[in-house]
Amino acid sequence: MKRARLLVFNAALRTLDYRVPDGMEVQQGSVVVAPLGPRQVIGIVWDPERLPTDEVPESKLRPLIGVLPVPPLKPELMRLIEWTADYYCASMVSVARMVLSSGGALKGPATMTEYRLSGGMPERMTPQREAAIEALDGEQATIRELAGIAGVSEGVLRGLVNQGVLEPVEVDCDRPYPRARADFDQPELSREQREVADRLVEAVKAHGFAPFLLDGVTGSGKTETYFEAIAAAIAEDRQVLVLLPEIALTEAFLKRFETRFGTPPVLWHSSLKATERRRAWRAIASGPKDGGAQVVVGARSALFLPYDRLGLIVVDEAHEISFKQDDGVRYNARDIAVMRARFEKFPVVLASATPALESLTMADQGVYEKLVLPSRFGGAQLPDISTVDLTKEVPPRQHWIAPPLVAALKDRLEKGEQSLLFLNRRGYAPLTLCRNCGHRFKCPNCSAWLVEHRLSQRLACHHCGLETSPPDACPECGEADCLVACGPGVERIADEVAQILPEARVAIATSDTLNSPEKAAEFIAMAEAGAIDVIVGTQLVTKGFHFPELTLVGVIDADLGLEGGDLRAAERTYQQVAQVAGRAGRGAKPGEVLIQTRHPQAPVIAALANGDRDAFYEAETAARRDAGAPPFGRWAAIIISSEDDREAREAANRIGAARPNLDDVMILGPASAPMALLRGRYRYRLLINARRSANVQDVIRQWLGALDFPPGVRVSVDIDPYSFV
DNA sequence: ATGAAGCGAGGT
DNA sequence: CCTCGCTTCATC
Repeated sequence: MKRARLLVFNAALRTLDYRVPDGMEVQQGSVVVAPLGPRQVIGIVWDPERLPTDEVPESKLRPLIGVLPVPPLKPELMRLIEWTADYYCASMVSVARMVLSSGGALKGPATMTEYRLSGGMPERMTPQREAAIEALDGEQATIRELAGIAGVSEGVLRGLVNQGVLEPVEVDCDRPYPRARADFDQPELSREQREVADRLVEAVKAHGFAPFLLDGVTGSGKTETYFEAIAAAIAEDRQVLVLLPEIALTEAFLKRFETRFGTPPVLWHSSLKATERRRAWRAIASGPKDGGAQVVVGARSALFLPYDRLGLIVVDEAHEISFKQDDGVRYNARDIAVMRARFEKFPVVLASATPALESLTMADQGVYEKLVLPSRFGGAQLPDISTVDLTKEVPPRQHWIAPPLVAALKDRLEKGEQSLLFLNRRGYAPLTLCRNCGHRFKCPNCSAWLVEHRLSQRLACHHCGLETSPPDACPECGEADCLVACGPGVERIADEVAQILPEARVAIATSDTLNSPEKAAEFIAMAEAGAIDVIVGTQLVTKGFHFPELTLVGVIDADLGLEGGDLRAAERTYQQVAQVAGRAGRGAKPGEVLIQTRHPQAPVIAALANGDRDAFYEAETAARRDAGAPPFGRWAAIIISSEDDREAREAANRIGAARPNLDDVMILGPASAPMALLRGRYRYRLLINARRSANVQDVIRQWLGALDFPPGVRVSVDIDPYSFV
């Protein structure tokens, strides 16, 4: 009797054995349907050696119901699922779900009925029928489309279907993708770019694991360089995945891609509709030929898809923290990309102007091959960066733009050049209070203030999505018209610019204003056409955009990211400011950057102002070494949450009481998490700092494995955490 | 996860 | 003796 061990898609069960009925073909990686009690579940046939469980007698085995019409998962992808679950202390089921992330695709090809002329004639001819038969010669489409083509009603065509004049044809709903062409438009590359591109192309053709750190200053033309590697992979009939940190970025990227390869890539992100998702998933699984997916551009979730023949992964803006998933399986797509390349034996390129210290260290140790683009493309110069000391250059009351930045903005407007003001705060004001009683508007579900959005007339919580209308009177003291906005958001900065420069055309660029591909495209077109004088934006504008007329960048508050004691605060500030500074002077005209700060002497700010990247990385390396932080030590977090505060606290205390006592592992907490209340759940946290000698994952697994918790309590483990909320 | 079975408390 | 709500158990 043939047995199959399944990884079943049920969080509590994980592993069950089944009988393979006679005549059913299964192999490791097959996606199957199995009976589970009165219901059915999806499962993946797994190697029993790698998925041990208690032996079950044959008499208890039930037969599998069927095999789903998708290619079996490849062994390399199954190893990646195992590795990811193991490394991030997650269940294999939750990782496998990310692989089979299109329910529709698992059912196989979805078909629809199209019609075409059969050659027959109707028994009774009418003028409409005659016109339709005339117009539809050689056409094949749905009834609705044919009605449009022929200019007759659908009823006329239904009549022709009944008469057998139109015959039905079943077609696959998922149309093939147009071919990308490796040689569609070959660009002029600089000598530096050519050298790097040649090395990448060589690695793609070698079909072996090869991790690269592509370290190029902003505006150095990293994209064109790795496009050559993509072209090589296309020519070799291998698939390529390009990971981008933000969907908002893809608009500009897609344009460049289409110019280079003659067709847009296949897109993958969380807001695809079910049909788009199914089409992309099937195209990815069916391989690079015959209308399958050649190049996929996606968000981090694209990393787990079952590519048929992946030959290259590019992680663009690889330092971006949005590659770290902060719920469910808390993985870092940048690191898993490298693991996938290792398992499947192909090159992976981490591209960034401001690499994460971890990546830079790997390159310095020779684990990653470092490719450097030291100068800007086309002779453009890096911008001139200076600081504005806010303790000396004080903006007027209720204003946030200091006099030197005001003067610079005026200067650019007179010259007809563009400016960009960066503030990483959406909305109008981060805090609203009552001038009469001091009441502060707080989210009922989260430990956070409600942020006023004046454009949409809302008070919004940026953590749980709660939105309310601003009340006319204070809910606490009843005083009318008493609300005061405290502090600036981008909307308020835009107001301030409008006040200082009434004739300037100001645009706000945030996830609120550029929330669809169309709006992003419109914004880019306007900025490129010179229809915008001042852009006020959040981190959304720190990367990817290339506006040749943009010559001034103002950072409203460089100190913002340094508050709060986050372990990566300095690095994030450096990256954000360096990236946004990189938007200036990308064309023929030189750029200038003004950084407003209250701490011009702080090491990060000084390094930015001096353009001394090495000094920053050296200081950061020393700080991390002292703190035992990555890459010199490991951090992990255990987050305990429940809708009931007491229940969460008790669970956290029980975990704390059961803490292991080890020489190379330090455990802090439990303590209230910085976001003590998030989406209606009370949260407690333990932080774990381990030396590299310790196996943190094993320690945590043993520690938590011995405990169990009430149903409402969630305990989640975050390995290498980025967010410290 | 999710339903079935087991079990004590309280009601008819 | 039945019903309700809750805990425990099994699912290959």
